[in-house]
Amino acid sequence: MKKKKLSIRDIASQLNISITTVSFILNGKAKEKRISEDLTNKVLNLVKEVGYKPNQIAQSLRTGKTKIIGLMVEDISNVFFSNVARLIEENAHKKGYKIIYCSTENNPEKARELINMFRDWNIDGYIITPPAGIEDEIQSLISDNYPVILFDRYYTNLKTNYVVIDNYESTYRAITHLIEQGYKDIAFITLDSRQSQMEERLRGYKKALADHKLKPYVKRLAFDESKEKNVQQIASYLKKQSEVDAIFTATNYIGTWGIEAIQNLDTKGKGRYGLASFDDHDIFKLYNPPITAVAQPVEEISQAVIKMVLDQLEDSSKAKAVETITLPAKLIVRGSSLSRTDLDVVI
Amino acid sequence: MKKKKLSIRDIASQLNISITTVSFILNGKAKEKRISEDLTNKVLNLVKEVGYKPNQIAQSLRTGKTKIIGLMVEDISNVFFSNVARLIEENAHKKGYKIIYCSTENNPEKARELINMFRDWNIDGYIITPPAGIEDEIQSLISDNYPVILFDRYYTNLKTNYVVIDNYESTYRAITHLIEQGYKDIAFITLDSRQSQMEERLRGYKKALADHKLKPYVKRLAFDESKEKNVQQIASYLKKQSEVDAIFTATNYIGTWGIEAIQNLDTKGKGRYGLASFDDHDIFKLYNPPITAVAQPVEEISQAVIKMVLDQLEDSSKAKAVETITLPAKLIVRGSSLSRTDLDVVI
DNA sequence: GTGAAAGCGCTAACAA
DNA sequence: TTGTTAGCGCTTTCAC
Repeated sequence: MKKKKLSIRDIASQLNISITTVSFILNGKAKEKRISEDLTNKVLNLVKEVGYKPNQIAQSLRTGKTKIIGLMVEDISNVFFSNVARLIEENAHKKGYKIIYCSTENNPEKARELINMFRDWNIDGYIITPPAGIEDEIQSLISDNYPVILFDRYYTNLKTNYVVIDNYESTYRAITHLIEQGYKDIAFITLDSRQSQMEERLRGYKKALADHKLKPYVKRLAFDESKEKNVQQIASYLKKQSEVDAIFTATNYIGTWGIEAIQNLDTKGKGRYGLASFDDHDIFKLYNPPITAVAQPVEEISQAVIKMVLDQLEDSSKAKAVETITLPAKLIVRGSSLSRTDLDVVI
Repeated sequence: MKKKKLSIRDIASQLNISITTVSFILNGKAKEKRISEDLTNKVLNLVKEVGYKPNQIAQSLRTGKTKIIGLMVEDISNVFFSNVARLIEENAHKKGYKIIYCSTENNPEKARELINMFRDWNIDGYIITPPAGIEDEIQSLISDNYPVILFDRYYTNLKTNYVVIDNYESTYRAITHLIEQGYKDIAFITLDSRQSQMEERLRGYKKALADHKLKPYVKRLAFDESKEKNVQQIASYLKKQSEVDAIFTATNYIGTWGIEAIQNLDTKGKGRYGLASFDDHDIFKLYNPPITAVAQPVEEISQAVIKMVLDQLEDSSKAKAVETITLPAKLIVRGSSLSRTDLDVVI
């Protein structure tokens, strides 16, 4: 038999007082409403004793607030995003907010649906890594005065709060590192995407090459293709551009595709590729040789994001000011990017 | 300015009809209530035109249903769980249910909190990979007539619906495979956990060894330890048990720890270890040599789980019957488990 | 200091 | 065939 859920009325009637009083006490307004300490304690005790919990749905209906923040990431199974999600959740929880998270899979249609679902549920705030093409929905959320924080990327043509990392600068440094290690023909493998973070990484790559008068090799992968197809695309690109001696991949999963592509390649007599990738990944540490990566400051990103939302949630005057944060990323040099001669010694 | 949200009243008044009529039409009861097709269409059109969406919160408060299913997995960033989550979500979505998911991190305290939060939100059903120690909470959900489906593991002392794989049989086969490849001293690295799936895997291991009169080497890792500590534990275990020639790890992440441990080891003159793991992982395919794994039938598991919940949700008479499903897993043989002599040829 | 009552937006029994 | 109305459980204004 389903336990009949207790309501505020049960508490009130059990103590022969009105539900108003109970409500005031429960909402910490006992002092303000000058309710006797005696009664306050009696109520609090009974509530604890019988395990009464206010019905959140009713509370939401009444107040219009849900104490829920929606977190939409590109892909929750990507370590970068799942780590950010975990940290954001931890912090939100401390402030009494719940996080409900979901993946857009970079699909604007799916993202739109999710935003709609969140709107239906009247969630209080939004944290989003937006796929291309949902500018209108984001703008509409902002126009409706919802706190919205973008992260990982943003729309250059939209005035929004966002937290990103310095994609340009950190890619520039990674590529420069490869050049310093003696690589001359460095391929940049990326997605065919105009998202800000990808554009910036590409820009950093091009600048580093230009500064050293080297020739760029850019391969853009269709981004709704299967993994297998992409691996094959990389392999055939490398086969065609046979002078390429190093590879930089623009995300961690492209990095894993790259590894797989290279494995399928016949590189006998050619030596192996210098390798580095944006975004760290478990695989990169374990691979032989371990792979150099630009690691994002997950902790700082999460912190910045959650602080922004909570600030806006707690003080709507801040909601008008647009705040943007750009954090530095860190280059973790591992064996894969060392010059070939060094490598032979190292391994 | 926040767009004032439309309510059912706005629709009704705009058409000069009562909100009841609108409600009936919106809930597909137009036919049943014999509302004229004309009016029905007028309402439907207006609703679409102005983009009216019923307030879910109010709907929930009234009906006591949320159309939300809670999915609590051990760790959403583990590929196995994130894949299951994605598939479950897809299927639920087709039936008009939303999934809200979260990770227990195998922490009973966190799991309890999450269950409480879900209860507060009155979600309709529960899908859970339970950590040890929340039997009472699960039982209480069931007593309160909520649909509850466990998966990946279950409590042997609790009569619950669950979907698991045949951990015993599939581990038995994997170990037998290692034996057939000529390995004689096979270590089994697992967590110090009494969860059903771990116990079964261990049992399969022991039986396979017993059938071949081989000596077991079981290493149990403390499961709230840091990764670094565990890696080190494995390394020192292997150093001590120097006769071990093959390793089977009981989960995919233990597998990655194992790899790291071996890399830190000095195995000169010893040849390398035969390797296999429960659960597949991206790393396993890419590693050199690629690592043999017992792959769980993610698709089938998801399908079975979601079917169970929806069945119960849609027909509460089924809620009483306890259903359990055990699916077979698949052994994917890769280079790491081949006999050493074969290997030298293969690679 | 405390309580009565309105109302958040919706569903559905009952009336007409 | 359609409308009136009573709540779902809560917050909060206003009255006493």
